[in-house]
Amino acid sequence: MEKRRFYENKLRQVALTFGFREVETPIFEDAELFILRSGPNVLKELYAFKDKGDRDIALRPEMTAPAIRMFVNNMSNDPKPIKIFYFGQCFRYERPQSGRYREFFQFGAELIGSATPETDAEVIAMAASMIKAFGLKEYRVRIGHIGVLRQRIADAGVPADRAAEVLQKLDKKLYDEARPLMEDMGVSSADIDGIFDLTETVGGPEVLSKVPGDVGDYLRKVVSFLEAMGVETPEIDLGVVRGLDYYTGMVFEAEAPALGAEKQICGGGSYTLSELFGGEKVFSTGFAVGFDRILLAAEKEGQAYEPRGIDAYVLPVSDDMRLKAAEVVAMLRHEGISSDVDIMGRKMGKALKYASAVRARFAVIVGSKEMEEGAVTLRDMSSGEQRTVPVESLPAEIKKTQ
RNA sequence: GCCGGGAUAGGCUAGCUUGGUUAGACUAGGGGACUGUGGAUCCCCUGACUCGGGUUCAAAUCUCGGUCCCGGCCCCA
Repeated sequence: MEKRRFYENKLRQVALTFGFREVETPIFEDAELFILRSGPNVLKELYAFKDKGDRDIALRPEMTAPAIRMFVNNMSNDPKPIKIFYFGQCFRYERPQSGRYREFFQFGAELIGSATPETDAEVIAMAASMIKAFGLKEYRVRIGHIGVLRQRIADAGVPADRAAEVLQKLDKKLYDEARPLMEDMGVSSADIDGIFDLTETVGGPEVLSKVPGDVGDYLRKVVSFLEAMGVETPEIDLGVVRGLDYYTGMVFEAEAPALGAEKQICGGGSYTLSELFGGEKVFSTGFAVGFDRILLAAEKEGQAYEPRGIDAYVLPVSDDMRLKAAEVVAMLRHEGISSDVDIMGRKMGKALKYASAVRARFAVIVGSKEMEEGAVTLRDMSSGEQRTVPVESLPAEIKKTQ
């Protein structure tokens, strides 16, 4: 937990420096919230059940929908843009495997009420900063645009209700399967080639010249803003499809190859959802980090987390010093120094051993000899050096070395 | 939804093939050797066969079923 908190706070810190504010939504909601815009596969993996009031409820499988629901209910009149982030557990009834758990943690953010290239750049920049804050070395970020792909497919004659099937094949680059599928729908082979060309538009910013319409310009602007903010330019990959649900424009994802099959550590894009939950249509961009996965990736790269112990362990030399020791530890705590005291009646040797085991930085030895002059012995546990320190200057001495 | 592997003290494990001592070791934790100084050593103590049924004189061991865990596929908002 200490380790998780350590990293969690790093992410939180990044979000705060980007001007986002933290929100928390319920762990379960009306199942409908998650069903509204999802296919049969999503439904199968929903932890849904009836409560005692016969309501259909579900544990949240992700937090974008709850965040937007919260926006519609409570924040729709707040000044735009609205920048919120969240961290919490989500649940999906899937087959667990490495990097995939039925209960997992997501750290995510939504930038609501804006639809400019700056908006998308802001969100991508924050995601990149978070990956950096984690200290991850091996990863790649790719951005694409699902709007242009959706448009191209519709123009080619794929019926709206069958677009999802085609997109799924394209996402996996299963061209052998995508071609007959589209042929069945009456798409010309020239159009099919065109679609494949589009999803194969991969590379540096220069490939954006091949992107039709305004989308090329738009993504170029996004990239320019990222450059201005000093963010390493992501790969362009128009084949990034990001699931099949509510994304409408720019989409992006980050993956850590070391993780194998479940390598995606971050994903997001721009979308509109609020109109589904009774609000007006509002453009947003958001993303979520798979907290467990990125943690796993950092571990695989050999990052070690060193737990931090307490600052001081107070131990009485003899039983007649126990009340004095209690006074000293209370004083240290009052000064905000994390400290502990022997409460098991241990002899000094064992108490010192305990202090070492709990990683105390200092041992404060309370003995009658020093106490005659109102002093204690301060022992540096890592070096073994020790000296006599007046009780009143003890807090300052300990704080000095923090 | 499909497939594979597994479960023995708090942790890591031996034993299981071929049923038969008090289920062993290491580690951890508590105490002592050690009455004002830790990480060492020695001694003592604490602590376990995933659950249920079956076979058997006898089951950690064989068998059937459940649960849970790990991993692969599928899917992945």
